[in-house]
Amino acid sequence: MQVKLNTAERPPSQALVSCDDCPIRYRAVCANCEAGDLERLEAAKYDRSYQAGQVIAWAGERMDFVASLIGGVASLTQTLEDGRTQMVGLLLPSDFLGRPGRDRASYTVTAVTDVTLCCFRRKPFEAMMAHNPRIPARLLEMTLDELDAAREWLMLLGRKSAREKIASFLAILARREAALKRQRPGGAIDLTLPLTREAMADYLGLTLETVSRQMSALKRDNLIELRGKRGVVLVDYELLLAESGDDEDGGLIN
Amino acid sequence: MQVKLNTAERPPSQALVSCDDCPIRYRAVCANCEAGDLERLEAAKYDRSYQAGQVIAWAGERMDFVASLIGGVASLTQTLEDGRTQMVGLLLPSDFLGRPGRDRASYTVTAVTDVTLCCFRRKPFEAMMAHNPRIPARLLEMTLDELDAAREWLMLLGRKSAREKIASFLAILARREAALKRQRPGGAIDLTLPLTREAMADYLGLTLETVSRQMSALKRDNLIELRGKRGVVLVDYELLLAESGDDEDGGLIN
DNA sequence: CGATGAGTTGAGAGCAATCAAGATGGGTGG
DNA sequence: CCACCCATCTTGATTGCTCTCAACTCATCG
Repeated sequence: MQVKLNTAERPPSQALVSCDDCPIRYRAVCANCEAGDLERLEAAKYDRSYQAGQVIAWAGERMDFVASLIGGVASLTQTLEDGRTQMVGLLLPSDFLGRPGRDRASYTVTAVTDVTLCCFRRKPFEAMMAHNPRIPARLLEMTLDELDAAREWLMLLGRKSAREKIASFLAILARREAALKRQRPGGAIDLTLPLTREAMADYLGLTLETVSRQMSALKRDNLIELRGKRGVVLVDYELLLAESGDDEDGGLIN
Repeated sequence: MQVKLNTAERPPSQALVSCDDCPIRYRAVCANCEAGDLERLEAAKYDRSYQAGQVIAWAGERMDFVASLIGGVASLTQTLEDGRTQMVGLLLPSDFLGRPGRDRASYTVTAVTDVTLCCFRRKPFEAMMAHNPRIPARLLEMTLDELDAAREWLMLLGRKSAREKIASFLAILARREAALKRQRPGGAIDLTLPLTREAMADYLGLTLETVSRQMSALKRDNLIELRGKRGVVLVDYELLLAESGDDEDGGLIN
């Protein structure tokens, strides 16, 4: 991990990316906004960066901003008093962070990779929501999608075997990769895991040893190949999907 | 179970309950609406009833209406091809059923007890949403709450032991019971379980035998008393909470 | 009074967790 | 440039929790 300047603790900086060439322009909360709306958003926004591993917000602490994730991957985690940890959200580019109408973080938010956020102070953002119905409408759409994803996740945690959990996880990553390239997933796919084995374990409700063992088992069965610690080649997407326990190809992202 | 007329297959009936004395008036999707808004909603709504055990909608099938749950309890379930079932939602009075912008049910919806719905055909409802920002705003609020509940559920399924799952479930029911009476849960509490052992198992990611065993274990340890099949007395709410694994009292419902 | 559905209890098997060594490999400093 | 170091990952042995299969109880209803 290279050493970088920690920009998170600098005072809010001027936006680095303008809305015009924002990579998540058409998927984020602002997706439905028009030129005039964007001007107002642009005036209020500011960027923040975090290094991999840094905590963006602690559960229970005050959080005075909401944000769109521009780049990188962040996780939401919950921890029981004895230390057991469960990931309850995985934020990817275009995902929204924070809850309008609530001033405290409900979960610990951690930068899993280096992360860039497009931030708004909470109060002004809520004011913009009240005046511009396009924002709450889009936020509703995104929240409903997240709820669907959470429900798929409930099935995974409640009923799938360790092997099925790993296969499902890899399939989800592949689908997302394909969605970015606007393709259907199929055949051989190269992936770079954004998560450590431990983070995968927290996502899947397993221990890191079990994650490691099941990855090895999938390799032995020629369903995947491992390239160093983070690289994975899915030899055959369809075959992997058959191992995931799902009855069909999970809904493609539109 | 008494035999009742199956009203679900009758053509849409005139509303039985008027908005004025609707028991969920201030918690449902229409909570923020004013007199004028209610008139329009009232004109479009119709009631439907289902018996305990009846399926309200099958996953993947067309669903031409959305609805508020007026009375009773309904479940959302997902099933893998080999029959494994996981409950992914538990709908209680005031909860919203259906997703605007989607014409197919994503999950199988089942009446767990006898159920009454306040229905709207989907298209007219979407039109009302577009014209009246109070409805999408309230729906967003409700969806965010559901997402929070789903995330608590992820922790339960991913990291809790069978005993902790049962204790958590009973604590959730107690909290909800108390919220209706606008009290804090505490001391001894009488509950009537809305779910069978099997439904509890599907909720908690367990088998019905394990649910039964853990209920018996909690009884042996004098944390609960059983009154027939459905009755449970929580001897001491605080003690039960300590068995649930959570670090603190789950957020009280406002 | 048998039939039925829901719930309880027991015995045994299996899968993932736990405890415990090693292996790997990317990054650093000599 | 090489050797070392540390975090990360892998693998092994064992334990223990939950599932599975099976028998039995209980209340309800025709």
